[in-house]
Amino acid sequence: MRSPLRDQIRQLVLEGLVSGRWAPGDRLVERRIAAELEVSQAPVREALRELEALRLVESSPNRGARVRAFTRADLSEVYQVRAGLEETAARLGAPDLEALERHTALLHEAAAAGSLDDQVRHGVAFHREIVAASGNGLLLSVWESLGIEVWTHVSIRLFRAELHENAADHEPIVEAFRRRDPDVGRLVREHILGYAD
Amino acid sequence: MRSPLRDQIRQLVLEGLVSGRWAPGDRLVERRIAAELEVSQAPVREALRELEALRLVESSPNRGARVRAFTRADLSEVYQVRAGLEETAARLGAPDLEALERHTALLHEAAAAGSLDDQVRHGVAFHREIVAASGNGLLLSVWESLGIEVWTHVSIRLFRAELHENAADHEPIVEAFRRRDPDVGRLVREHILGYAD
DNA sequence: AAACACCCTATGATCGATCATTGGGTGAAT
DNA sequence: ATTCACCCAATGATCGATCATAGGGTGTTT
Repeated sequence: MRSPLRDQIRQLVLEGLVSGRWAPGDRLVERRIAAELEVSQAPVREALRELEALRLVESSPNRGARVRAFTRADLSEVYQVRAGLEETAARLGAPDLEALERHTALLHEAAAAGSLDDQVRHGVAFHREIVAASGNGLLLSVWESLGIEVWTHVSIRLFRAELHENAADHEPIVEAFRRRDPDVGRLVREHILGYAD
Repeated sequence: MRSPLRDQIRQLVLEGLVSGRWAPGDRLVERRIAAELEVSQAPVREALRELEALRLVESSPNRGARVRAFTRADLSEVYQVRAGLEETAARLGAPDLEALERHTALLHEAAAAGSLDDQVRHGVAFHREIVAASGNGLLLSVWESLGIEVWTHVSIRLFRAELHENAADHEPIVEAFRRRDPDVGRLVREHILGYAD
């Protein structure tokens, strides 16, 4: 298991970001957070650095950390990188078709039930499966470091972004994998770039 | 400017890794490094975490950090991801042709002079230019986080890897960018994957 | 009033010390 | 000899305190 305290703190701050407790531009003062959680400054500091690596907060020396001012341009950069990574993944390996179908079905259900969180979750899981199936652990870790799920939540909150993920969009991809279409990479890429509008 | 002490320490440890002072599997004991550099444990710890993010060291809770045992498989994963990122970059933007030619010329010179370090440096700079020209800052930062230059040095040391970067390989790419070949992305990708053998 | 130097507070950066875990060593029980 | 419980040193994780910097406020000079 990883270092519990630091991870716990990171998780809490993360939830604060997703829930909107902290808005873009807000300062994240190490000592205040430490005091609130009744821990010392050190693990908070480490947690903030991890969030910085996820590009959710930004900081400069001696001036502390603050919530990044996300823009649509940021979002579009994320989608471009993500599209490239998933295209690479799709070329490298064939995902488990049953897993993809399972995620698609759950996405359908979540959409029917109107559960936003579940739609995000299963939509992300669908794509994660493709990346994981590449067999390239580095690729997966880079993809995960993009923090797709958090970015999706944040952008829904800030930009009132539509939730593009809809189950029907995913079926052509599953079919392309099924028939081992060599063009599946391009298909995946275009699918993702379609979200970026 | 970034936090000097932590960055300084990271740089020193990095040099120790590249120079072979520490070999794969060696432990990186926070207090020993701190004592040697006459700083406290805290900034060393932060520096090690950054190196962990670069996947140069690995650590587990309460068990400390050690130099990763790089394998050829790791290297191949890096090349695959890198190839995908640079393909994406090449599609997104057109690099400054003069800059590319400058790097190619310097690569030639370094090869003629037999300077390994300079060959690595200019070879990496050539590719970095392509990524930077994409205009996607995230893409650049992800690419940089792969630590290509360090990996190249390390793999030369550990695997006695050949230095594949040779200036002639780069000219077709420059030409493809010059004629705005829509296939330049594929070309770049294949160029990089050619290194991976 | 404007410009400027100074001081003061908040806070990040760093430190030295302590807490807590891991892994190895030791010796008794079998 | 093997197994296992226990102890201990090394060291990572965390803490509380101190150092150093950035920015804002204040008063003085012009």
